[in-house]
Amino acid sequence: MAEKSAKEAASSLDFIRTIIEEDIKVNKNDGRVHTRFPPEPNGYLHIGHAKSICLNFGLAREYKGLCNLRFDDTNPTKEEVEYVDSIKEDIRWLGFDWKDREYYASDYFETLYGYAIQLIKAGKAYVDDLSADEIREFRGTLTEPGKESPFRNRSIQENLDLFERMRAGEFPDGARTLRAKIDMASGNLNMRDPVMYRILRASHHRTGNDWCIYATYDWAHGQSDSIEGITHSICTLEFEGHRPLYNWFIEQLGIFPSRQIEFARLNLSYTVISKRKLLQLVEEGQVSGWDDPRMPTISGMRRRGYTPEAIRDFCDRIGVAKRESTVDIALLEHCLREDLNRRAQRVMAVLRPIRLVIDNYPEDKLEMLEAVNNPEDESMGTRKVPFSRILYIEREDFREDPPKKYFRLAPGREVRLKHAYYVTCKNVIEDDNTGEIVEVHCTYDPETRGGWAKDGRRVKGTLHWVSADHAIDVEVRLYDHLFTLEDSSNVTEGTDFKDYLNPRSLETLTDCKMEPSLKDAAPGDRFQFLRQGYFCADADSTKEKLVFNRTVSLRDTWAKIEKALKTKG
RNA sequence: UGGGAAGUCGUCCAACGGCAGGACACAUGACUCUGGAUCAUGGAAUCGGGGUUCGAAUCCCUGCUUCCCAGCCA
Repeated sequence: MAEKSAKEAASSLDFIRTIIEEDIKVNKNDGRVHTRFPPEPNGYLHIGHAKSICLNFGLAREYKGLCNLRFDDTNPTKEEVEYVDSIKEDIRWLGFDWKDREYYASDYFETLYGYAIQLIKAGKAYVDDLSADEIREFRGTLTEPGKESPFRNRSIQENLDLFERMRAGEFPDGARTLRAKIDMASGNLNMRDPVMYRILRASHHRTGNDWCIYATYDWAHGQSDSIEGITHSICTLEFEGHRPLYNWFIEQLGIFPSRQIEFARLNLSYTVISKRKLLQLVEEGQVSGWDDPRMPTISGMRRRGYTPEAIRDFCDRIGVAKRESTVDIALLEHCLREDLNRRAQRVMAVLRPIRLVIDNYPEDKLEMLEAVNNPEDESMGTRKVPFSRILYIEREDFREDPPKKYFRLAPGREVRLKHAYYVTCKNVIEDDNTGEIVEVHCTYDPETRGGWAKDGRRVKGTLHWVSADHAIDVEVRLYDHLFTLEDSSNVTEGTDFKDYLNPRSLETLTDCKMEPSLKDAAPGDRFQFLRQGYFCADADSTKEKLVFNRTVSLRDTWAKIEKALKTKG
């Protein structure tokens, strides 16, 4: 049995785990597995990063290896400590721990500088005086080879001198670069003498003004991996073309050979996953911030009410491959519902209230009815919910003229009030001017206390409700997909991704009524509002008024039926 | 027209020369004090064309499509 499951597991390894197991088998790197998660602190982490985090930390866990956290902080013009802090918080929240292995590419600036001198001495790097524009012109195009810079063949001595003076700040920003001397005719543009250092006078969040030259990604990343002894350096597909350069630097330097492996980044339907685009939404005020509950950021999802377990489960389920793909956001929502269904306490809240008066229920009577907290988990116990003559029910749970298959309340209909009694609708009161229904009148059957009829008669509908006198007023924010476009890479010519922002992605309901047991809910507390969805108390809550985010709705079979009925005519 | 990579149900991932399988989504039914959950059932795919082979999603050839690369971003 165990053998079989091991076999099954072995037969469904993704390509990265296949590589790792082969490496372990031949005892490469002494069988060591050491990965790293290398964010640039220039924005908040998103669900795409979660995929990478789960992969890198997960691999380390599975193969009894290590995973470092390394900030790729080589561009001081874009990076900030705010981002460093948020990234650490998000990784921890997701459930991963890098222990004391918190590194920064900036930790290696001095080592990198030494490596650069080593390359210059080997005649493999040179100081170039060409401007950015000139470098571009000299690079050639996709189909034509580039031209060598006139400064390419300076003497080693001159290069050493110039590079030292670059560091010393003798030249203005952009005046010179250090370039690797490789091949200006390479079909791979990354190999056409890539820039290793640029002169940039910007204050760095960690090194301050110590440096005025900064390593580029290509020069910093692989060497940082090597310095840390990273065995498997996992990155996304767009770096595939950089791999020859990654390997070239390591070979020329003769340092530990980390291996770069590329996988397809995550795309999700009805949203965008790109730090650049997310930053734009934040800066333009299209959302309230990086942690807007509609954002696919880790902080946004946390505020929305997502659990780390659901996110990790999602990352496990989507798998890892080299094919570019767009995962249906419904899978993410499924993982969320599955987790929340297990753990969320059920409560009753009426989002769009309408008064329901039970005419034959004594005016001054109050009953405390017992309600199960979670039918999926008996250990979560029960609570008492106040019941009285005047209640609120959901406006959409009453129809004066019910369509087919509608089995909620309607004139003459009997339904169950969850945990309470059967009630039968007798009449409604309408507003004289607008004709809008303002009150539904019912009678209740005292013999059905608790929701059971002694005579065994059944009702088709069960409604949630709250007692009007005891309800607390809350605000509820309903969220929908941030974008109306399923595939964000599919924007039609001449339009921008922001043209597809969903105008209905946020609906705020300010007149919601909730059972009093929740009055002390704290931000982050999650609940299932019976028959509606999972909700999470928001940080905007005050002592006067709680605010809840709808994390995700419950599956709504009736909505589907109704939609089908409507489209049929 | 250069270099690199990828094409399997609607979507995502498997199958590594031997019955194309799972999950989500969808549909149908059962059950239910949440039209939730749960359970059962069903439809649904190997980019095209050649070839090798007893046998091809898998190997070979060829065509097509898509993605990445011309930052002193990562």
